Amino acid sequence: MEFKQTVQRLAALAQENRLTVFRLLVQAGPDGLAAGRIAEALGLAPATLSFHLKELTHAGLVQARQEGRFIFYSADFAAMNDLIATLTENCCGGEPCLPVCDNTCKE
Amino acid sequence: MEFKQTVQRLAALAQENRLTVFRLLVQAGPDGLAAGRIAEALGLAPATLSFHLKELTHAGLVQARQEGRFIFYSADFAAMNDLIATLTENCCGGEPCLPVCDNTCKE
DNA sequence: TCCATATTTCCATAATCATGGAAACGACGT
DNA sequence: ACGTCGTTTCCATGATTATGGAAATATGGA
Repeated sequence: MEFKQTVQRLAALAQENRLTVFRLLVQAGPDGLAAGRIAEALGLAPATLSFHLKELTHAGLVQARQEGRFIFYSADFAAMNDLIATLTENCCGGEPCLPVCDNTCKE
Repeated sequence: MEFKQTVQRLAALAQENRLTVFRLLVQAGPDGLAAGRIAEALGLAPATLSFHLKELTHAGLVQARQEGRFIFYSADFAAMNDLIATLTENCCGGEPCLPVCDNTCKE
């Protein structure tokens, strides 16, 4: 993953409201959630949420699809995996990162 | 890992100069590097680097130790592993995150 | 003690970011 | 075509962040 994109994705997640949105979308699964539902869950003004969703989509971490009058946003799991893989490399200098794998890869 | 700390650590890494510093420190290994060497490597003004190092140490991602006249900074691998583990959980909803593990945990 | 070196703190400045009201846009039902 | 609902864009505002010059602090050597 490219350096600038890594920074952009980190920045997209490095904000309380956006990280909350992303977690919500991960929980929601591949179908995602309509913007309105997200705004409701976080108690944000429509304009504010729209700003954050743009930030996340711009970074490639979430995807938008129109469905009727609604716009559904969903987490891009592959993009998140790319990010985590990049961080793991940077963290471990290319070596396997045992503690992380012990926690997440068992069984 | 706590939510706010996660945001703080993401924010610490979500800046080109700081991510570069962190990667440099990961490369440098447990001994780390003196602040001056880092400034030299990045071509930053001392005050600017000091600001970024404070940001990283405050987030708990790097550690500082005095050695003679120098201050050596080193990556805190455990903290980075915590961060990655937290992101992996958020990314995969608690499920194992196969693509990441395939890339990083083999052999 | 005095000087040189390494690093930080203080401060001001410019740039970027977060927020939400109001207006615009787009899709649907009538 | 009209009204409504969901969402975005436009815009202004306040807050936070990044940058580096200059002064302060700390360490070690002469």
